[in-house]
Amino acid sequence: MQARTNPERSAATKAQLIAAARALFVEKGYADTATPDIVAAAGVTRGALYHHFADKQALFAAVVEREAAAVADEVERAAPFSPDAMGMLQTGGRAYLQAMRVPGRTRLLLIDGPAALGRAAMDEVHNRHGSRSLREGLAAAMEARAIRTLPLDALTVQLGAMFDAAILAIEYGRQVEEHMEVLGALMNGLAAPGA
Amino acid sequence: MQARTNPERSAATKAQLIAAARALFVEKGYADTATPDIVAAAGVTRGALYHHFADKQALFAAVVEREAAAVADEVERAAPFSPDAMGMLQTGGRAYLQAMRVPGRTRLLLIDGPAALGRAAMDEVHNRHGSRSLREGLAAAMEARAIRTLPLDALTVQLGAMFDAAILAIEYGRQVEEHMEVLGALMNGLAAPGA
DNA sequence: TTAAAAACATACAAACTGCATGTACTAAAT
DNA sequence: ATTTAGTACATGCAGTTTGTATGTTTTTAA
Repeated sequence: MQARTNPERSAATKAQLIAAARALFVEKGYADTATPDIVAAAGVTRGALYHHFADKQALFAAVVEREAAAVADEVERAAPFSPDAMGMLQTGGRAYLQAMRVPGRTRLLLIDGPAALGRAAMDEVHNRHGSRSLREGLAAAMEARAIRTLPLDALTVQLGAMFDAAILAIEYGRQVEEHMEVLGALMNGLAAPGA
Repeated sequence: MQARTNPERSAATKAQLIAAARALFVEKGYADTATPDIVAAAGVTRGALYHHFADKQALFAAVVEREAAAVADEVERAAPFSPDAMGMLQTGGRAYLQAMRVPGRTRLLLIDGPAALGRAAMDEVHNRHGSRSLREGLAAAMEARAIRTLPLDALTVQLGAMFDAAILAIEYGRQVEEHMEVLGALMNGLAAPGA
């Protein structure tokens, strides 16, 4: 294994570190995962870790960033922009629920992320990836008068929180159907008054 | 300072530890708060801490427990049981928003709590204190046919999540009025179809 | 081919956690 | 009242962990 270019070397070890870290962060949580374990699983030394990342938190941020991007990508792929705003919202919502069922994502994005990186940093990540498509869908639905006009940012935040709560509850053993029914009922409450 | 009974001694130091710990956990977060700092602020030694609490996490759990109980108490005090189910829900919701504005409560109960103690443990705390009154209010409202009939647990969870999201957003600088408007609109969606 | 810079590896110092052991204070018994 | 036992605390220690500083190897540029 020789003659590798420097960007290749960096990308490879960073990828190995992120992959190994993701697995351990998911399994044991951020706080209970030690950097010696991460580098052992990645097959490198702590020197490599601290060469590529400022600290353990920065590595975790990279893991979270990747995960949020993957979720957003899956959602946008399943629910591309369409003139049928309401259908787009429904499809997107279902895709989000589906994407968050990938093991570890709730822990990374909803539990450990806010505590380790701070709520503000997580909001920034969400704005850059996740909630963007939700906000755009809601904006389109308002434009089309399919739902009532409400403050866009606030609505996005609270709807997203409902979805996240449903996801967590389901993951912790609650009935899927019940949460879907409630989700649908509350969404129906958004229907435009005159429609 | 002599002739103090043993239960008095224990209660006093435990109270000092919990108070000092709360302040530091709020200021620096659970992970970045060291037990030497806590005991220094409390005016005791680490020996006392580990005599009364199994570990740092158990002390944090005691802080969280106290805080959740205080929030539940304030809410139930402001919105006692009444035949006017809808009014009770509104008053209770406002009281909850108010109670959560006490500095540190969002960090303790919504951010660090789930990460440090686990989501399951936090749910248990909420069921024992916080969401109990919300669930009872919703049940009464359904009974009175003031809101549509929906799975109670799921509805409680998702409504609670909406409130928490609104609280956090407001704390991080968003407009209060916008979130209140959205909260009201979504709650209106719960109105009984035939009402 | 040599100088540099980048990518790693190793070694170290500081801090923190939990426990084990030791001391003081309270409670109970004689 | 004195001794005994138990509880409440204090001190000291061992094992980890984190971040950095320094050393080595590999790639890049001259």
